[in-house]
Amino acid sequence: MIRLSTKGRYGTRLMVNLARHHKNSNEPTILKNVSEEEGISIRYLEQIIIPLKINRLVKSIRGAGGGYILARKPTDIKICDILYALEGSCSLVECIEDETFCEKVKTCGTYEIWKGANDLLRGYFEKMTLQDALEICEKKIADAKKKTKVK
Amino acid sequence: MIRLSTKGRYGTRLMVNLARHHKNSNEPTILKNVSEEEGISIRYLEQIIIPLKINRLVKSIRGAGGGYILARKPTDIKICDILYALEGSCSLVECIEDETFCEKVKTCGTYEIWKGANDLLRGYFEKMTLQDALEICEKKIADAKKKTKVK
DNA sequence: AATATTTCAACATAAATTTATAGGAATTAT
DNA sequence: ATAATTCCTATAAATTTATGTTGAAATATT
Repeated sequence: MIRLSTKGRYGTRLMVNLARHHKNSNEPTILKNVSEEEGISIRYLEQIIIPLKINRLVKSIRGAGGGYILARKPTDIKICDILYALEGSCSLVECIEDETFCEKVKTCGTYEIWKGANDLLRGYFEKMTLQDALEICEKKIADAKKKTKVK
Repeated sequence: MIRLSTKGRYGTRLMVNLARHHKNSNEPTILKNVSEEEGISIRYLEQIIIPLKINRLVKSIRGAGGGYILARKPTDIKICDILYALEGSCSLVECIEDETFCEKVKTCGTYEIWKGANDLLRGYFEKMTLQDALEICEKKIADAKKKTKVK
């Protein structure tokens, strides 16, 4: 499948969640809350957030009253950064980032197909920031609320 | 990872390979040859070609002198058809084709991100046919030959 | 027509990777 | 001290990737 792994999906949701909390308060967000809101187990979130921390997209604060905060402003975090941190790549197929991955690259009848698709995707994820995602998300929720009010 | 599975990758290579043989002769292509040319085990190719047959992208001819042929002209086979046959979908994330996959779709902060990426990809794979892939491939090999001649 | 050969077909299983859960240690605030 | 929280390691479950074994069908050869 052309598929985004759960790491990539959950990790991005985690980041959007942090961004939303961040907007409302400066206190660190605890994974317990993210877990409840997103329906993803704490244990799994703990694993997923490690590469985000290593790649300095979030900062952790240990101990009671601790949690996680974004390391930079949402405008300065690209979705591509998140995916790269989580996957070690932002590519559709490995041969594009790692020429040694497949010896047939030079004659492969499909390399250019994937390359084209990959460039499309990369452009898309390079342009989109966490702030953009946040705005799309807030708008969506606002619209949903409006709808229920009308009822 | 945003990743195309081996099924999708190998299956597409298989189809391009059939298309190339098809051009040079009308005889069925045997998986043994595809296996050697593409460096993919026959056993695995056998598994991969099943959904391609079920979805009527290839036809099988049993017995001595048998093999596989394309069921339609390369101009009439879209890359999207191939991926769809192999993956049961052409989507980046499952929630886009199956709304029941995740109950959070309505409030998910990342759904629109994936939807946008998915539409890009789908458009790309819808437009590209096996014939296009074949031409890219032939050109590439011709260029490679020219290069070695100059040497 | 009988036989051998070639090829696909089907089922089983092994290996690797991804996805997810569990338990407890380390750190900090109260 | 105690409670809250991240951090670390282990491991279980599910899925994807890949190989092996045997059988069935069609064809070529005798």
